[in-house]
Amino acid sequence: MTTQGPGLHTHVLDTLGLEIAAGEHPPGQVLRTDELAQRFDVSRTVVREVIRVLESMHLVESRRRVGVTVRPTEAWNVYDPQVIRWRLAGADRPRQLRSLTVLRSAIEPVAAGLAARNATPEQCAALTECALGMVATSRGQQLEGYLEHDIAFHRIVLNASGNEMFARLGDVVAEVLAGRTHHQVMFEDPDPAAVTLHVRLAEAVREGDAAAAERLTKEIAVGALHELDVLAP
Amino acid sequence: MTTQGPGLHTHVLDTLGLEIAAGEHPPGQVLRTDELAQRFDVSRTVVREVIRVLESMHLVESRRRVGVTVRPTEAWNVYDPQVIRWRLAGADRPRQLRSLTVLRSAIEPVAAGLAARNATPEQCAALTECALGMVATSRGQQLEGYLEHDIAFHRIVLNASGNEMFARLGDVVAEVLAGRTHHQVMFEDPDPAAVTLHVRLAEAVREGDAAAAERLTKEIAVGALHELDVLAP
DNA sequence: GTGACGTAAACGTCGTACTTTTTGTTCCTG
DNA sequence: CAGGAACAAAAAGTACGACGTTTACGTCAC
Repeated sequence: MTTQGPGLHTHVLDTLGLEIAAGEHPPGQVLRTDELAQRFDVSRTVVREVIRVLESMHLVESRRRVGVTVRPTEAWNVYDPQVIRWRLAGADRPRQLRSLTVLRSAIEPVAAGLAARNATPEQCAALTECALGMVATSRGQQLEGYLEHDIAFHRIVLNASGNEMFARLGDVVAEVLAGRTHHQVMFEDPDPAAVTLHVRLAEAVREGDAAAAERLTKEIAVGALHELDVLAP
Repeated sequence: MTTQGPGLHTHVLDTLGLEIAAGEHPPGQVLRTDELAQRFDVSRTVVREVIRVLESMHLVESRRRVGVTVRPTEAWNVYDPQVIRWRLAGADRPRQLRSLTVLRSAIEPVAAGLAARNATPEQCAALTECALGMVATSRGQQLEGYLEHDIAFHRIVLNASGNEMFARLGDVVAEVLAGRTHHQVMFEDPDPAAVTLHVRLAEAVREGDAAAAERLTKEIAVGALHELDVLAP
């Protein structure tokens, strides 16, 4: 999935971001704005704006007289959904998917516990609806429909936690779920156990049982990690 | 703390980012590039590059014929250290500090557990050294020195976890610690209990006791949260 | 070998002109 | 009066060319 719409800026940004994330430009390599302008057949104006954005993501660093230097991975803003998307499209998707899933396994249980305490009736209803949707699409190669409900489900939990930082992780989780569904790591049908866990999690949140919500989410997370172990070496 | 060095771009970006984060431009307000160029007495080029960066952080949205619209808080890239810094400087610092501390309380215990398993001897040594530094600066209004060791300590733990996403949270933690030290929320001397917990955590990591490391970090986190409750209404 | 100096390469900034999209208005028609 | 089609203007998007500024690097004298 590339970002969106036309526009020279978007195109150049997406191409360069993808290339850097894929390691086609190793750290330390220098890019010259003039060359880039020539390569993409756009004005230096456009290239400079792209570089500035890449710089704000710490993917590159621009210095006078030297050029635009690609920065090492440790410097990247790996929480930027755009960067995540670029990396998930690239070579080390497995590693990346694992890191992100471990992150989820740390965050989501806590978020679910908070959600059990704070969720509004509307959120509970929406959660149950999503769980039902997951059940309905859990058999018969309806992966796309399942994914949609799965994403919505986790987004609601994170939002219902009432913590802004958790809520904003919804995009990251969405990228992870979409990434593992679209690329490799997925059986033909989702794990039935996972579906059940989601249903029970929705119940736990509705009943305000924080401990159960936390425990169930942990189980979902370890399941996802285990699935990664099996499907991605 | 403003970002760094000179440069028109940096100045305009920092000023605008600060203003938006502070709520001086409520969501929906439109800014015109020409006006901004005039206000800051810079060329439209510079303003456009700034806008592009702000846009990549989802702080604003630029549309033709309408202008640059400020986006609602829910859209912001709140994991961007730059955005965090801007927000911590602004009005709702308490709310922000609480969100971030809850985030830490979810992440750091898990990271510490992993660190206990994965830390290299060098990392263990550095950790102990930091803990000693915290002890040494824990009395007599040496808050700055204490802060420095505290930041280094948590950064090492996050790095030693071996998970990239955790490691990259070091900057966020650094911002939080610096924010609470510099602005309001700190006693004259650090909580002695917290210092002890850090020392014991360093030991637990060195001994590879993951469970203890996780538990101790949790205690540190609840302590920090409690401190927030006491000092920030 | 060392240090001062100069030069050129790359980014940084500017101004202007032109294009493109989008909105709002006007005006015509049914 | 309603509806819609053509039109005009506003603002961002793009391009180009010029000049300023910093700084790596080579040169030359000592």
